Amino acid sequence: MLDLRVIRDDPDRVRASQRARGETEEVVDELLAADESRRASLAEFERLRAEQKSLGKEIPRASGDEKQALLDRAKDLAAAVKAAEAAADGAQRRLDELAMVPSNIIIDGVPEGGEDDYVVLREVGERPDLEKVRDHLELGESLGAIDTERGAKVSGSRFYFLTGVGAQLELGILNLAMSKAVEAGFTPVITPTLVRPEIMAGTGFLGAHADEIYRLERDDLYLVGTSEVALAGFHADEIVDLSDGPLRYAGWSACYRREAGSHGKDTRGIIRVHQFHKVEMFSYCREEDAAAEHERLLGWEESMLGAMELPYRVIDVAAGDLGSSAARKFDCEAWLPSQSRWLELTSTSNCTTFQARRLNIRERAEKGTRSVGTLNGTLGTTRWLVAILENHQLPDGSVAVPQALRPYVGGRDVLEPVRAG
RNA sequence: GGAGGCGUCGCCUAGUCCGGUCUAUGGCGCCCGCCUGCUAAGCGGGUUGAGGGUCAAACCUCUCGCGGGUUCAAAUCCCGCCGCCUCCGCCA
Repeated sequence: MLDLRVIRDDPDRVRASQRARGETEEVVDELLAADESRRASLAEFERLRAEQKSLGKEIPRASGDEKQALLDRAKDLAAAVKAAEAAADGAQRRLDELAMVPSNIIIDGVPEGGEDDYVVLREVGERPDLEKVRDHLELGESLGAIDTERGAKVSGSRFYFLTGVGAQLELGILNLAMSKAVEAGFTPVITPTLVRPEIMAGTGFLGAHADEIYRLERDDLYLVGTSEVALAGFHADEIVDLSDGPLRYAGWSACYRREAGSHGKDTRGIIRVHQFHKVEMFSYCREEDAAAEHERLLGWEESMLGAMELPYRVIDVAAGDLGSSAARKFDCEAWLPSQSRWLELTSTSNCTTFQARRLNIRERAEKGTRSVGTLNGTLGTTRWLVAILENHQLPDGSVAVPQALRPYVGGRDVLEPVRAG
């Protein structure tokens, strides 16, 4: 949700942002009109209500015919107040509905266009030079690490078991991510993965992404696709204190995604699955600090990718490919040798005050309160296994373990196939 | 699943039975000022949030968990919901 004052004071900025995203511009004028009519109907209601209240005070003091006359007038007035209130409520609701339509205003410098219009900021590390490339599933199966056949038997397609070193590596990635986060001052959090509709809506996931989300109809709860949802809801309806700097949380959770629109895409292995684990960074900070905080989150992501010894590139995601909440988004993509392409491993979004406004998260300001900025970024997921296995594979089908992960696999520096590959 | 209790402006709390004087009491904490070698104590004032309005103010409206209802009038009466607590049952 955008700040109405921005829409009133600088509608052209909102129009330009909508245009860059390839989204509707007309909503700006509809919003301005709805705001106008809300204020008019509200003023009318408040005028009548004030009159009703002062009349109400005279009644207990009056008596006889005079009192009866006052009662008659008050009764008429009560009906008028009720009608005016209904009109004002209706206008408010119309405005609230419209206010949910525009996406966050993009930050200057975000590339225009769609999915393919990203800008590559940098490429880090060496892509491996492999004669024979095995993909992550082939490697994972031979190491006894990944079992998608039994995953499908038990739960269906896009489910999997991680076994043996697979389970250990996943725990290693996540634990390492958590340790790094705590070291950097984040508060570690294990979050709920079922959330109420208001929280899901507040984070902006019920709009264009609604099909992606599992819903438990009987209980009116949603399964989260990322702990960002729970961490954003953590301080909902609160006034937080940012005087000692940003509030930083590292969430650990299972993540659930329906992958409704991706039939036939990445069906092999564990690249695109219905359930995985993730460590997510989440920051609450002052609006003016958000851009710098975004760079810091990106820095922590890159440090984690470095620890995994992975070749990756950083892209500045184009406006049309941002989620509705994000004003800017950087993705880190690791090299995927089996497909000779880049694979998204992390994504960090600066949501400025967009989420906080919906979730009613504020801080004290010189005068009153104001919405805070929220940001999120990935520090490790199950998917990282894919890049780790493929980039560190050796000619004989074994896999070298990055230094930082060795403690999690019993100190081993190489993982050997458990049966003929 | 069943029974009961509770939810008031940061925290605690008065008010709810019996509707109007609630423009919500008092304490703690916090902020400003006074007093005072310093500190403490004492004294005075301020201290929920949102919206409207205004150059700014004044001022107005809403806000007693949330949403409805009754009434000229609701913290107070009625209904529904949510949350927390206690007990019982069931299950891990």
